[in-house]
Amino acid sequence: MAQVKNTYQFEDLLEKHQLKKTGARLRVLSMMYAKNTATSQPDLESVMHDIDRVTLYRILNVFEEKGIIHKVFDLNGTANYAVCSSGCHEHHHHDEHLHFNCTACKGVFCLNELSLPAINLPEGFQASGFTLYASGLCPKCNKMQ
Amino acid sequence: MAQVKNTYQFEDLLEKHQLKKTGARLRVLSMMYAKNTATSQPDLESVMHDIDRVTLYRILNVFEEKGIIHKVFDLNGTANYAVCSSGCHEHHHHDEHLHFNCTACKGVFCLNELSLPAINLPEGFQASGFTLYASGLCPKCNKMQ
DNA sequence: TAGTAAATGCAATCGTGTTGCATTAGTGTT
DNA sequence: AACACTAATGCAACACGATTGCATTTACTA
Repeated sequence: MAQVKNTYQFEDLLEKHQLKKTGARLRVLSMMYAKNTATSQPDLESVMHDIDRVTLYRILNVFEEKGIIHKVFDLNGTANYAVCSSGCHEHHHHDEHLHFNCTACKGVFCLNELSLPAINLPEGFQASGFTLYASGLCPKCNKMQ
Repeated sequence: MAQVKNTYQFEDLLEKHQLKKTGARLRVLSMMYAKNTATSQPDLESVMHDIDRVTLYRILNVFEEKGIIHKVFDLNGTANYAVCSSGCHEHHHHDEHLHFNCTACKGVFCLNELSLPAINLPEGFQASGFTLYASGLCPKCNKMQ
């Protein structure tokens, strides 16, 4: 679900993470918080023509490092980013929820409300993180069928 | 677990899917069936220098279409391919098992023996497939720690 | 064994990700 | 308010996997 925030809250968020409050970062934040799907770098580029690709790339990277957003790959293997739930901290993500890839609109949905069931790994494997991907039709595309 | 097959069985496999029995395809099959980890295109290239990159790319694609192998992305978003379990058919994969990404050796393991617990999606979402990714240390790298 | 369609090799292109470096813009201080 | 300092940005360039078009070769079939 999209989380509505205003500019002041985004500035606070940047300050909290010791990041300078630049226009590019505020715009990226407001776009990502306004959507309920994950955003790829091409998505950002197509909207923010005036911001350099590399800048967007670095903004996404630093946001991920700081635990503001998390990375998730779509069906094509391209990185998508979504705002983290409150449980995320620097270098310690809690993105162990379900990522839904819509095969029609290509949207990537983070279904935070679902938690993963416990998984027992075979002997020897030691897991540090889990991600569950589902692919299919999102509610909107499902209706259009 | 690696599935041991001989050349005749690979030829049968190709014939079953109406694919011509070429040297390149047989070599790719024998390499993939011999391993218990998924194989990326770079992996294949580094071993089979005499086969063109594009040929390998097309072989992997046609194998995936026919349901012989399935695609899985590693932590970097690069495609890896692993032989399908017997339940796979053309355009209808049953790769709903656990994919384990080793953060040390970068190996991608398909743990077929684990089946996923049932997942209840929110209203409106209609899933056609699930994939569970885990990242951490594989048995070999775990021992080396 | 000759003909045909499929498979391959080569050249080239695209898109995402990545680094280095010069320039610009935030931020804290006087 | 001007300054200094560091972080952030823009630009150029590159790395590399993925992808297409086309000419050539190879595998199958009649």
